[in-house]
Amino acid sequence: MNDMTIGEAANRSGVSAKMIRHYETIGLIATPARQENNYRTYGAGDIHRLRFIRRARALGYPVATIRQLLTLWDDTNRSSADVKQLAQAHAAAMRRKIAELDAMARTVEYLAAACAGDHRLDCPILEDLIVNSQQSAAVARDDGDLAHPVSMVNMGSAA
Amino acid sequence: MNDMTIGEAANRSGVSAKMIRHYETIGLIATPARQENNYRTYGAGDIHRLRFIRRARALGYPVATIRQLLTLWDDTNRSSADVKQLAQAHAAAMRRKIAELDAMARTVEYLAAACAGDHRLDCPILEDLIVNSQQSAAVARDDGDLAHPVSMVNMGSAA
DNA sequence: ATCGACCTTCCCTCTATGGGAGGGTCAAGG
DNA sequence: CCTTGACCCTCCCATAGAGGGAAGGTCGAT
Repeated sequence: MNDMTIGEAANRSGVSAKMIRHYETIGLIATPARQENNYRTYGAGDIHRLRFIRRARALGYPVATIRQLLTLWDDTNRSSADVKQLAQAHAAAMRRKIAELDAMARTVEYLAAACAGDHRLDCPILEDLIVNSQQSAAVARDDGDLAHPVSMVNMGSAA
Repeated sequence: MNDMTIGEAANRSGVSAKMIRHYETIGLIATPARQENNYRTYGAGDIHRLRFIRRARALGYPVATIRQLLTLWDDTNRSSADVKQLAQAHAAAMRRKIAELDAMARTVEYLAAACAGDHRLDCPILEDLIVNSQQSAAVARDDGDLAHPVSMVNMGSAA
């Protein structure tokens, strides 16, 4: 049953070989058996688990939470309340981040709308950055609780 | 006029001393003059610039964009159209991220609502993770354009 | 024999921020 | 004069999640 190489496992699970190795080193998945040539071998069960992880990542679950979900998945004595709790906490965290982003987006959009966007150099956007530079951000602080060290949002790109 | 130490500059600008040094190494701010004891010295102009940066970060601008904004700020031949363009691109990027997060949050909320949350182990959330593990994410792919290598969302925390 | 497609490990990069070690500087107070 | 404490300095490390790429082993087919 343990017959797939990491490449096949990647294809079937949708998780890249690189990430499969990574999940192994951080202990999300078990250390796989090796062939004589030292190649990792995976079976149907591993693919299942990898797909579970991929789906959970696609739903935005951080790896730390996925670890808990996998534990619950394996636990035949689990109660659905635990799973639900994780889901609700995750949804709430996403809602918080959305509110934060939305507040920033609204401010930027407001400023952009107020900017003529012509050849002149007067610009309300730069004015704001200069003048309002004493206030804190819109919703830049994440409200304690389960908050992480990083409070400001990191946009992937913008220009 | 150049009389402040980095600590004072941090207090007055709201940017931590650590980050002031960091912005210096990545070239966001100029290399400051030093005292005889090798301490950095800052003046009113530096504080102004640091506040500008802080405000821009609070609005979610990535550092790369702030670099451009600072260039425009310094440029007395700038046209407001350039600044507006940066703002609109940034707002659009945030809106894209919000849509992505919202799609994920709605899915997770839907699943959580469908989960009894009691002592039993049946759970639609885990079912989804297992069953739907072949589909890609809700809106997990960011649509080309200005997209970065990272397509999935990284939540700061969730549980 | 050799080519190409795999696999292995190890290290580096990205974003933005902070922690902490190990050591220098300086003013106040004993 | 010396200590204490509050600064400052420069490095290195860590975070989260993914990927790039080098240097080398393995294997099947030509």
